[in-house]
Amino acid sequence: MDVSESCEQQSHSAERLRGTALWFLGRASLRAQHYTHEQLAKAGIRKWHYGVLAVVAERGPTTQAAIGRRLRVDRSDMVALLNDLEAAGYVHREPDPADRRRNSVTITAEGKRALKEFDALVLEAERMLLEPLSSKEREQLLGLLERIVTAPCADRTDPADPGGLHPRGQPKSRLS
Amino acid sequence: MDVSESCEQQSHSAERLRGTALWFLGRASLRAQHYTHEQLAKAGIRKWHYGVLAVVAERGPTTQAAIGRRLRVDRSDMVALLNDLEAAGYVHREPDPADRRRNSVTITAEGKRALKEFDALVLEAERMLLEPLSSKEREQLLGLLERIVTAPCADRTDPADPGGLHPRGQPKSRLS
DNA sequence: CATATATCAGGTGCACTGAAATGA
DNA sequence: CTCATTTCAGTGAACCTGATATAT
Repeated sequence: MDVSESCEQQSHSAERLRGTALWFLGRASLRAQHYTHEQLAKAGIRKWHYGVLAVVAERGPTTQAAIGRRLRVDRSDMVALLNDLEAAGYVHREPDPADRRRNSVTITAEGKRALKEFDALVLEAERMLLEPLSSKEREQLLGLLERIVTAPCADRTDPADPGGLHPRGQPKSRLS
Repeated sequence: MDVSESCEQQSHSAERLRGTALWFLGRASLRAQHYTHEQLAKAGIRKWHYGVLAVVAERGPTTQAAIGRRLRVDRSDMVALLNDLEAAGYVHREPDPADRRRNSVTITAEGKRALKEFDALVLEAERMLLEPLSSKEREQLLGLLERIVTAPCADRTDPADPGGLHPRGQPKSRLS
């Protein structure tokens, strides 16, 4: 019975989702997360532990809010992350005498040592991820991705918030 | 070799995490997720609702496992996703007479209508994401990402599993 | 017997929200 | 008073594991 529904756009594109940048970005990112997760798990940490530790190492003593802004990690999550890092002896928190709302976060000697180990693990993850690309292509990819992530938020409701994206939103109208 | 500070690499690179493909991919993907989430929220669905509906529309009646394999969505989550879609009247599940383990999933007329609306929303998200790139650059990006996601899994423990990535792993040694 | 399907129960990391307490 | 910082409590979606019942 080949009714061949007229309103059906007959398989002009094999898949809608596949073939979109949305889809590929999600997949590529997931793969990247897997590699980094897998590598950093060897050291017993997660990616944001690494990120925070790296920022603290590079920036010198900072506040939690500053780290969070730089990495775009939520303030709430920063608390737990720093609790972990402090418990492991990688960083040290103490109230900032100049502004007693703040915590001054410092990397410890043990933290510096560990960071080198973590660096190697992340580098390996990066290597695995980019293996299929030549070094020229890697630069291309980096450049294109940078353009996307540094572009102002393409959101008609709230023009220009370079980088920071939007809240989770409320709706849940038709499903679930 | 000099003792002292020689083992400290003093800020030769501004940031470790930023500047890596890992970081940029994560950021770009997050931005893509935000756009799609924001768009599809207007229709009250989430991205995997869209993905599943699209596959069902294109593939005709299929089984849940087949959809899951195609989209790399977990079998467990497929159940909930299809519950939502069925409750919304977009798809219809019925036991496959030929193999009674299976559910035959079919898109409804209402589902087809809705899918067109969702297509437009996703297209808009894609447009917002890729706005900063020229059409040539968009192709470049797509090509590079495709190379990455279709590459065999670069994992020395389990060579070659093109696409499917690895389990969550157990460890939790030093932190948390 | 082994395999595949659908389902359920749960766990974890991540990105968020809202509210509280504190202090500038 | 407003504003920023830290903290806590909790939500939601995505990703994952394991077990179960059922049928091939």
